[in-house]
Amino acid sequence: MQSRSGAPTLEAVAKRAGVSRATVSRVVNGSPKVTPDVLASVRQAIEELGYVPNRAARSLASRRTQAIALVVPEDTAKVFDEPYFAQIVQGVATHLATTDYALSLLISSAGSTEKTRRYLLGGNVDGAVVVSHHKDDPLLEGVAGTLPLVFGGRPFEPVPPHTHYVDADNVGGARAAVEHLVKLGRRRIATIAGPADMTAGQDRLRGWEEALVAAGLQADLAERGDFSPASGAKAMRALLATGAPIDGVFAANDQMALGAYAVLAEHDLRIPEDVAIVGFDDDRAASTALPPLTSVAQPSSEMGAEMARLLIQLIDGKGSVPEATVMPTELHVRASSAAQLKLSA
Amino acid sequence: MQSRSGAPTLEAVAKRAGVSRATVSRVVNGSPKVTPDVLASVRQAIEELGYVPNRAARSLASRRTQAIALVVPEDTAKVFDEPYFAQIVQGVATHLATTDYALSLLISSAGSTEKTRRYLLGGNVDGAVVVSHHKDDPLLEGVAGTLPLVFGGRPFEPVPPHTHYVDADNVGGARAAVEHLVKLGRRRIATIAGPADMTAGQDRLRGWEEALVAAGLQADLAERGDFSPASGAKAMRALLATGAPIDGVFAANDQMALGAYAVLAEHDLRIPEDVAIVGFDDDRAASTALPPLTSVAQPSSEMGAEMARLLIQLIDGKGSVPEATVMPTELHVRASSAAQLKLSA
DNA sequence: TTGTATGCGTTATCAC
DNA sequence: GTGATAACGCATACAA
Repeated sequence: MQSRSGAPTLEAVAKRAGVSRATVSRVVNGSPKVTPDVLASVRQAIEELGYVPNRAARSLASRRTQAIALVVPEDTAKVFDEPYFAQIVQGVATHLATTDYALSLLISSAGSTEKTRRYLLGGNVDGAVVVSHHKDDPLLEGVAGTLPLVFGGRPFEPVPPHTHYVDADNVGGARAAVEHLVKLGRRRIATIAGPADMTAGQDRLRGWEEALVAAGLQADLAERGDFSPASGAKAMRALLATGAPIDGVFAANDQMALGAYAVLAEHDLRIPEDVAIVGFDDDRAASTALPPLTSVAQPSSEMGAEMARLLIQLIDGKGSVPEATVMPTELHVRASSAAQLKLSA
Repeated sequence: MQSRSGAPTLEAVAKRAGVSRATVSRVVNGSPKVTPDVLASVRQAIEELGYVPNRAARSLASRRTQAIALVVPEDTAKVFDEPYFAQIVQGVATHLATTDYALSLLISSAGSTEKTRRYLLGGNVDGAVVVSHHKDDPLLEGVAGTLPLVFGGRPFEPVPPHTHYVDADNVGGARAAVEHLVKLGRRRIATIAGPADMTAGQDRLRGWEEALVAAGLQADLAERGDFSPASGAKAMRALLATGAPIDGVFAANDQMALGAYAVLAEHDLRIPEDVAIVGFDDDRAASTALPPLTSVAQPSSEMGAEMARLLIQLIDGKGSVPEATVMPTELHVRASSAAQLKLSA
């Protein structure tokens, strides 16, 4: 009885309630122009029959799909390893659960961009949230401008007009992290930066620099990594190899910070006594590390929810939607950063 | 031109190719009964127009949605923190990308189970992959038996007939972990077990027990956690409080193992010299821990892919589908486990 | 406010 | 092999 073949239709409800299909449709779609008693009887019929509107039919007739796509690139090993992405997905999905939009998850591998484009352009969704698109990504050619889009993370310059995105305050977060180290008395603060081809990497590097300049300190100790633990270790090694008396490190993410942990241990440098460290993302790994890692937390799942919310606003065309939404970060102080011991050297 | 309103239809293709809609439909659906030249001209017309079939219309007419749902419970904070779930999602999505099924991600919160059921029963999808369903979950009442389903993880007993699921070899993995500790010379091997209401927790505990019994060792040192680091720490504390001379620990997941790290440090117990530890899942955190954590890896994303594959087989009704699919685990040995130093005591 | 009629883009059932 | 034509289940002008 519940099977697809036997599912009750709008017509069945209409018959049972003694009204026309149009009226039932109005009730289902919450039209205000329905007499209370009619509304009641229709609702009852719906209830009794366990009627559920057929999405395909509705979509076909209304030319709206009531679905949005979430597009993530397939560097998925990388992608889903980052709790950040998983949380974005979670935020989007959870928000959508409160609406009647369905979520279609698209993994776009390098080879399937054409397929993804067709999907997006084929009228399968009313809009899309695009997470971590690459520089010069061909994926969105033709899509932007045709389909409402919201990006996760600031896109690369030049940002096309009317590009909507949600991002964390990477610059501010990085600045706060470094200011924290400065207040602790650290003076030679290095950074393990993120990749140059990701705006998050660029912005966190900038925050580090701004804070040092503002404090009248030198901003010359920087090495780039690719957000992986191994790259963090490599960068730390390079920094130590310069021979500079480093007493503080700001890593652009926690994974690289943890990679640095191992290298510092090899060099018999204690955390935080000799070198204080601050990471970014507030990974789960940050709190279980020894010592627990101070980190800049970004509200990933809230960001996902916000992207979904904005996209729906865009789709509904109600009011104006801000093009840039920057969410605040929060410094979580743990044992990896502490005031410097005044042991002199 | 590419916008939803102006998308080329089947009819447009038919007109341009000088054939009927029916023929175009046959071409699109790969029917064998189409003359080569007709086929060619239709294909060309499709190409030239950039035609993409409308999913809703197709679904309405064919009574198939070409979409499957991925249902995850909303303990999402917990859920998406576990890389395991993120990887399952990734595996399912990636496999689906190679088919022409779309993926609909459903987060089922406690309050929305009814909504989720309606979605599943409303003919929106052809089947569903259900991850981490709870014991006595009301979600699936009526769904099972109506819609093809594949579970992630062994469901609780009694397993209803014809329940398909994919799981890791939790018992075998745990056994391997403990056998490894035994080979290392450890004799008092405790376990930090998972929750009793999750089959993974049950199975890993059983593996621990089996291995100890097989080795002629006592299996009496067990404490349960809930897979969180804090619970792991608590369990470790409780184990140490027994006063037993523990020299090995098998934790049912890496997070709890890392929680135990901190407690062992507090007690001045060295890893692996005094206590060797093995975890489960092979989290990213396992390799960056100090010392790196030996862990049992399960092929999470492959499991996701397998679930999708089985589900599609089930939907297509081709051949018989195995009800239980158990994927092998692999022990990744790292520094947290090593041969016991023969320093005597 | 409610009902009638038509169309949404495909698939599927027929004849041809 | 190919082409009409009737569903598919719902939304929506339009009429009442």
